[in-house]
Amino acid sequence: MARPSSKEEHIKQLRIAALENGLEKGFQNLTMASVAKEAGISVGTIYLYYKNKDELFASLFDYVQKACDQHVLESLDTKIGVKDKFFYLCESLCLFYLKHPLEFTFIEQYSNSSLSKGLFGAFSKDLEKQFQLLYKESLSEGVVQKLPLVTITSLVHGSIVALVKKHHLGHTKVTKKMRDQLISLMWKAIAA
Amino acid sequence: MARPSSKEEHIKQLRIAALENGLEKGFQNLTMASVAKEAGISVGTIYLYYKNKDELFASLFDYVQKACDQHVLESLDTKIGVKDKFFYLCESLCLFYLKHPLEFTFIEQYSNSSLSKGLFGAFSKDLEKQFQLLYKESLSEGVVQKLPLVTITSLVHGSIVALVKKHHLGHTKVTKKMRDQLISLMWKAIAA
DNA sequence: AATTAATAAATGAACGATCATTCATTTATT
DNA sequence: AATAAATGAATGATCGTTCATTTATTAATT
Repeated sequence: MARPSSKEEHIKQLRIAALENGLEKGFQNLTMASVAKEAGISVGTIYLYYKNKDELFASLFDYVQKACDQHVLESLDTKIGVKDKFFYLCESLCLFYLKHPLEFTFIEQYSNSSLSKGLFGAFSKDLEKQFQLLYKESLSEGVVQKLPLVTITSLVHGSIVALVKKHHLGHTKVTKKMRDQLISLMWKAIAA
Repeated sequence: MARPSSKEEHIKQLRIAALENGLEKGFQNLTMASVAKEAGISVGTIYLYYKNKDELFASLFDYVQKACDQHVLESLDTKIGVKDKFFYLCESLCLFYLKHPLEFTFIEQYSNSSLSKGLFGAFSKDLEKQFQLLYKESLSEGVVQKLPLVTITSLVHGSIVALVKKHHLGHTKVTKKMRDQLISLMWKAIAA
């Protein structure tokens, strides 16, 4: 592994700058100049790596989503039972959203903006797939009800996002107990 | 009731123009000029009614939220049982969101933007109050679990919003059956 | 090593487009 | 004629993007 090139360092700084400044100002209101300044590089340099502003943010979204997927999926034990897997996936996603306010806020703002043309509904592609597999597995074991997958994913992801949002807005403090309660509620809801 | 003044007509046209054009372009990208043109009035006229662009959108948000509250609460029968009331409130909110894509999308984009500084978490103040009352009533009857209110509202509002979003993005078609299923799941989740 | 040439990387002032806001002027109403 | 309502061109500020110039790096030569 070679020493990080200047380019990689720049891109890393750009990501940090965009996420940090975006949280205060709103991501739509970020200017190329301010992101560059905060990242410690010049405006022109951004255009060596990205064709334009939209591409910069699209790339950031990709990166953040992959980071989330990795966090949730990398330590997923595929051998545990379906209920445990459900609890693990929900808790892990919750924790990522809670521990990464910048990333969470960016994901929410970006996916609700007109930049992402509906590509991103709730879960990322990878997480959606995991929940789909888990649901099929659970169904074959007869431990969950037969339901449209979209209903389940709306219930699970929607609830988690809503709760985390309230946490980051300072409306409540989401504790381990609250997460456990919510996840238990959701499992109880879909259980056979 | 006097014949609608020119001002009232203008404001009505402004609301329609902003909602309709905002759906395609994204509300952040609307220009005063384009909204004025679409509303059939001149830019300058907007400034007779609103101090600036932010105020125009803040006012629109107020209006849309009130319209939603009114739709949900005006025909709420306060004498029915708690479970029926829960079903009615959820179904009614769902229907408003589904039948008013412009309003729903605006609410989501606005409340996720930096313009609304976290005032709006999930439900409007009025709806939040209704759910709070309903929860207390249900609790005293012993038909629901003792839980933090914030967990319940996250579950309910978050799930509904997520499902409706998928509907408007064309990812699924939300039928009466699906709404009933979702609401049943949520009731099952919180039931004692 | 030292010097120079050649190439690549980074810069940021300048350009042009966009857009919120204003206000002198026009149009409608009393 | 006097007053109020509505207009939209003009203004000034902002910002994405470019590209001529500068700075850093590498290679070549002595």
